[in-house]
Amino acid sequence: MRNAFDILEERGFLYQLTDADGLRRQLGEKSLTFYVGFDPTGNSLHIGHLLPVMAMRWLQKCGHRALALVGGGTAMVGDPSGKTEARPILTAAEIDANAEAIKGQLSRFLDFSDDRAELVNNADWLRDLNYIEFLRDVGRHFSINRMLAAESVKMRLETGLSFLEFNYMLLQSYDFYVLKRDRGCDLQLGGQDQWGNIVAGCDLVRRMLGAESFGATFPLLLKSDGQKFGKTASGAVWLDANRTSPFDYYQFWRNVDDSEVTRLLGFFTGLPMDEAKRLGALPAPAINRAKEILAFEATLLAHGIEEATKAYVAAGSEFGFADPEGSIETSSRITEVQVAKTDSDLPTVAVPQAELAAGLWVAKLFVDAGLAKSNGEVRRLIKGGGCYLNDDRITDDTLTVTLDHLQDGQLTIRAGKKNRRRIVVG
RNA sequence: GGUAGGGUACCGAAGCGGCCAAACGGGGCAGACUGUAAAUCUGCUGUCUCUGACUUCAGUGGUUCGAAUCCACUCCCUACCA
Repeated sequence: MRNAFDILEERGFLYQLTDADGLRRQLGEKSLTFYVGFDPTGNSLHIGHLLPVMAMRWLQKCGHRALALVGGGTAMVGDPSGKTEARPILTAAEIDANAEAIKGQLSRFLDFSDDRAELVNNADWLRDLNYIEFLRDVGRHFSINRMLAAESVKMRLETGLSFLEFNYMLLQSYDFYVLKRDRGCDLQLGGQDQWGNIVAGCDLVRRMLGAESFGATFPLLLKSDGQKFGKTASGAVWLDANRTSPFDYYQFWRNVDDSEVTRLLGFFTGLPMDEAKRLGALPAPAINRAKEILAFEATLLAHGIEEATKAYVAAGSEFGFADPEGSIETSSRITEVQVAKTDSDLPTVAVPQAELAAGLWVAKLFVDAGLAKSNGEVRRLIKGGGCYLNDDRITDDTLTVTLDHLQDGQLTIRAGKKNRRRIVVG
């Protein structure tokens, strides 16, 4: 088996490391336990969380043990890292529910069986913490001078930060200490904005346990133009199928920039890296096949082969397939999909027969189908020429849709090129 | 606790009694062009029963024919001082 370190490095997961050589050696010699923290303020992960998850996946595949830490205890303490504002305060019950939901999503990517991965909640050791003892045992190891020098703190110093937030570093370090002490966790991973906290954690482990430990960060994922990655019109791209449908999820990946394809294949699919490079380097129109593969593989991981297939076929029948002959070689299971004679499978919305019979205002139809947020938005879209009914552009915003518009018992409506819904009567 | 400066739409930021649903930039959406790409150009971007009506400029109350703009109090933020 290859060294997990080499895999992560080759795929671009590693940004900063406390001790590259040491970590590589350890990962090659034995099964390490590592942890990544997740913020349980929401009940679903989104694409922004996915990079760490994929890294965990590789590490686990190489025989290492994953700990997903949810910050149930720290959730009410703002993190000064990055520009984040103070977080909303949640009740213990909400946090537990969120943690459970997050675990469900993680289990699509990670194997939680046989203790190969574990979900831990830092509320278990933070809630009963005694302030005086904490100060005495932990606080004494932290130098204010050094903390003030940290980039993340400096930045916040300009706008101000509270003592509470300032303590975040101690709490996170303490997490690492507890995980090292109780579960033999040797490695903490996080986003590059976590670097300061991670290093502090390694320090604390050394000081309190006299033990060696490692830290690493992931690169911040940006689009090539410097924009945040993983946001679209409707906000974040979620892993929860109820918030972002598998079709939309697929479409998100299908529509990435040409220049990102290789990197994204490396991060978000399991394809061998040399294949990722080959696909990402395909010239002009063939690059679209690489994007199909990226979208298919990413959807496969998040929603399973069935949904991935459906999304791929639906998108392909709408927009065309990039490589119907399958002439571009790939190890992806996308080649198993029979493209030719499958029915399109667009997101479908049912409208009661009676409503259509009575005549349904287009604006309402679009809003009901989830293609627009308000009637006004539909009007605007129509004015701008972005609304279609059965592939005819709608020019009249007072149009009433009736049974007469049905074609083969259904309607297709479209907002822009890429947002389509099928309307069935029911 | 004192003094000063702030809180404006998704974000940043103008406006400082009527011409303000609110400049400008970013973001987003749509159209053209394309490869379901990028770049570029154009339009849109509070809600609605949409050539008009309604609700917004931290909150509450007031002054005024009329307030995002003036006054009072409250809440929150920032800086300096304690």
